[in-house]
Amino acid sequence: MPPFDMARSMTGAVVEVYPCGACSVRSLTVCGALDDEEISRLADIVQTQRIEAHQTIFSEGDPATSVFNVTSGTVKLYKLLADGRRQITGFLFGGDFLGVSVNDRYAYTAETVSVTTICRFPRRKLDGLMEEFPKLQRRLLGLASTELAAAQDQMLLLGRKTAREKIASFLIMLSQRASRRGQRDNPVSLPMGRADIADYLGLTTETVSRTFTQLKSSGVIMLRENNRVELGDLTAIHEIAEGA
Amino acid sequence: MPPFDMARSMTGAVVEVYPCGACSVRSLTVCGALDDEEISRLADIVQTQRIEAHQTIFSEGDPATSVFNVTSGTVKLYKLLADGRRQITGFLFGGDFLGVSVNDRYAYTAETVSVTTICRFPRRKLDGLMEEFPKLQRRLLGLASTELAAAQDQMLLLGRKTAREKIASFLIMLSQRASRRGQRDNPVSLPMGRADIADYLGLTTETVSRTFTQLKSSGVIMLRENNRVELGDLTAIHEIAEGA
DNA sequence: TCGTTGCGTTGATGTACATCAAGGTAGTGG
DNA sequence: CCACTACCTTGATGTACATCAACGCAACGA
Repeated sequence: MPPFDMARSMTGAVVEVYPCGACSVRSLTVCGALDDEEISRLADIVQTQRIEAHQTIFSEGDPATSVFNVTSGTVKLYKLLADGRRQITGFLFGGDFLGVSVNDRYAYTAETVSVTTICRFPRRKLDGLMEEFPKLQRRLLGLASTELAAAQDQMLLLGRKTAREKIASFLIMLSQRASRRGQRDNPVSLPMGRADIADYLGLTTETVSRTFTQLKSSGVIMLRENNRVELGDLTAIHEIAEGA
Repeated sequence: MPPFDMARSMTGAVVEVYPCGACSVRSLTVCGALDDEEISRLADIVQTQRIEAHQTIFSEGDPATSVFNVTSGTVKLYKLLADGRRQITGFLFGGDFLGVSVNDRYAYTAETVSVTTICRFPRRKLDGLMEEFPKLQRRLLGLASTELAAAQDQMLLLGRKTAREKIASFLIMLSQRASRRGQRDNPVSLPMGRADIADYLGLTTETVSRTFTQLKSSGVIMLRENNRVELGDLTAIHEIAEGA
């Protein structure tokens, strides 16, 4: 399904693309907690935006005035060290939530990887709705718990896995998340470049590239056009990812 | 990596150490959200336990029947790979919360590092109280957000920092958390061994040891008895930690 | 059409940290 | 007091990945 291409606008302009009722990722995200009546209240405070690739949504340290929901496209979150070293802490796809902050400042920078549509909720107003609909809050707590578990998996990956294991884990993660969104899970699409993959896995672009070709040579994956990767031997890939 | 004993089980006896009203870390934790009246409701469902060092509180994959609050001592959380490689995803001290899970299974193993006291809340009953006291839920969401931010910092550390920067960051973290608990922040106490530090920072014990002696030689820290580290030049340590 | 640019791949070399190995030291129990 | 053990430190060597460098190739615009 080629979603939402009715949204033609300049970068970041506000466009009411479709009502929440027709949102294809609603069930996956925070909105899935609410019934139609309540969704309409949420719709009252939301702005839907289309954002071009490689645009910054917000930067680390900015006042956290909004929270967001990705409805389509890909977003990366990252943190920087003083000398420019970068760690991507997550990739977000349709249905993912971002912008929850601790001390009213964003803890990371969010940047689009491809053309993306997002729903923007003013933080203050969303807080109000959370007051009114406790199940909204509960839903957010659930999402936060899920993210926390993912973060711990990523720590295991970054601290203890080899390059080969990291790439295998990465492919599995992309495959599983695609299927959760109802997309094909096998030829996995890589919307991000090698540099982004490297900064997500704690590697360099060269090592990422070499590891892909090595996995290709071993026959467990095939590199297709349009940055797609076909997972040939899924069992083998899982074993590699788990260090077996 | 030397194998370690996973076969031990929790032997902590149930002990009602003191009432919640007198809890020294109450303001730091989930209980800080509630007034005395509400705390007494919480106290009704809580069990306080004293647990010896090096005991498993729960294991990855166990049914998540309880959530816990550390009131004193130190706990480590970790995940394992098939071949025994280990990543410690966090150290917990007085005031920290653990056991929130996604799919009713714990996502990691929790083990005491030193003698520890914890409050155990049956998950079902706590869920009931959350229903009743929405601010309890909000508090948990706040704690989860804070943890998430810490997890992202740790990803930056694991993926992009050098051994030297990792150790410096670790010392700063311990110092800041001690001060948050109202303890001295300068001679930092290290309740955990080198192996645990290594598995937390994605290093080996040898590298941890060498890096400590190197920082000592550079004059920025001093190693004291009882596994204490004095931070001599705090500015320098911060600069090292940030990669400046 | 052809230069230019950005990105991915591949090769040669370097290095930070791991691994392997051997003491040193403190706590414990006989 | 001394063996025993667990843990930490230090040294020698190895290696997975980084760094430095070159080149291929597709997209793009002049």
